[in-house]
Amino acid sequence: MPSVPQRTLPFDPIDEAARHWSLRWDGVAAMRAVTSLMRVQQLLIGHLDEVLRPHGLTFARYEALVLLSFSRHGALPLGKMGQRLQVHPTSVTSIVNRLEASGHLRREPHPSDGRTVMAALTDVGRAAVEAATADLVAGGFGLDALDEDALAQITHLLRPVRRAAGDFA
Amino acid sequence: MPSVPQRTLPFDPIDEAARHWSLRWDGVAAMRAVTSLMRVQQLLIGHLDEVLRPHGLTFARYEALVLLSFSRHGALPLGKMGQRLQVHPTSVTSIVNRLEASGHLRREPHPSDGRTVMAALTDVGRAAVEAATADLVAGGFGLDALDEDALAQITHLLRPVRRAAGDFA
DNA sequence: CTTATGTCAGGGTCACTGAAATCG
DNA sequence: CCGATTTCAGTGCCCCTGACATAA
Repeated sequence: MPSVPQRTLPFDPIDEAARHWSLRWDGVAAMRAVTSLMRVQQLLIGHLDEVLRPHGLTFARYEALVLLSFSRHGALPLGKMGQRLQVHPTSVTSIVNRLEASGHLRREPHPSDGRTVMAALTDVGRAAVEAATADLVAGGFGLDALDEDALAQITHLLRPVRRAAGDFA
Repeated sequence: MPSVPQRTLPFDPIDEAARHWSLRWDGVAAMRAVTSLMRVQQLLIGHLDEVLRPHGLTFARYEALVLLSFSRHGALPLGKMGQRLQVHPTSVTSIVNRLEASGHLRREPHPSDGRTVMAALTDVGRAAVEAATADLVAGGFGLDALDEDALAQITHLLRPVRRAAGDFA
């Protein structure tokens, strides 16, 4: 968890901000949603990284391993990984560097294209994905406070935002 | 926008991941919600920082200025800012350093407590908040794709997560 | 030659730890 | 002396830009 030395506030800070906001500006509903989304993401990343730390992973690295574990042979070109993970090419290099150093994957040459590099899961990497996922699932991904219906609603409500941004057709 | 050289996928990558996920693990609904939240936050921060860049602000710095503009005299102790913004004390120092360097605020001594430092909005800071907010509102905070009802639902659905994390009572 | 792929160097923001200085 | 507040030094993470080498 984020070790910010703050105590619980007696009121919802977003409600409080919205009260001030509405006195001067438009777009209160959007402001509340954005602030809520940013805060929850902050809470989630704190929870996820805490659960993943014992496995020697960050969330970004865990996502990369999961993606590889979903591929047919546990291996993908780095460029493909960047597209799927929506991550910058240089970030892929960095993430793969660290995962290679920790033994979770290996770089391998592409069988036909000499330009591309494949990232291939190792046995250590496969085991880490399984163990880390078990811990994440057990912790409800930090979203224990929500039931299945609420989770589905959130996913559904956010889909238009991702589509509008061009994530998918 | 995040300048990741990706093209639009013909399918929703989260649907695709969920399909693989459900074959091996539990917690699909939570995994979809978490992935959606992380991705939307990434899109939002990209949009917000892009809008704020011409004003010489990042989203974290903008939030600090807005908080000050909501206070009675446009000034607050740094510690109080950290609590309200849910930000680490050293991050407050860093953010205030940069906002002071850019002329958006001034450090001032606390009238009675010699330990605490006040951050006080300057006229430049006040003007920047107004201008930046106008731009953000005009852009719908990057959530144009959603109507008022959807925005309210998201805010409502995420509230239990923030409460469970101890943000407020 | 042009394009695609990946790497490297470097800068920027923010979070965090640990230590120190100042003041109540 | 103890506790609260802020700052500083250092580390880590991730994103980004730009330049470069290699190969299709």
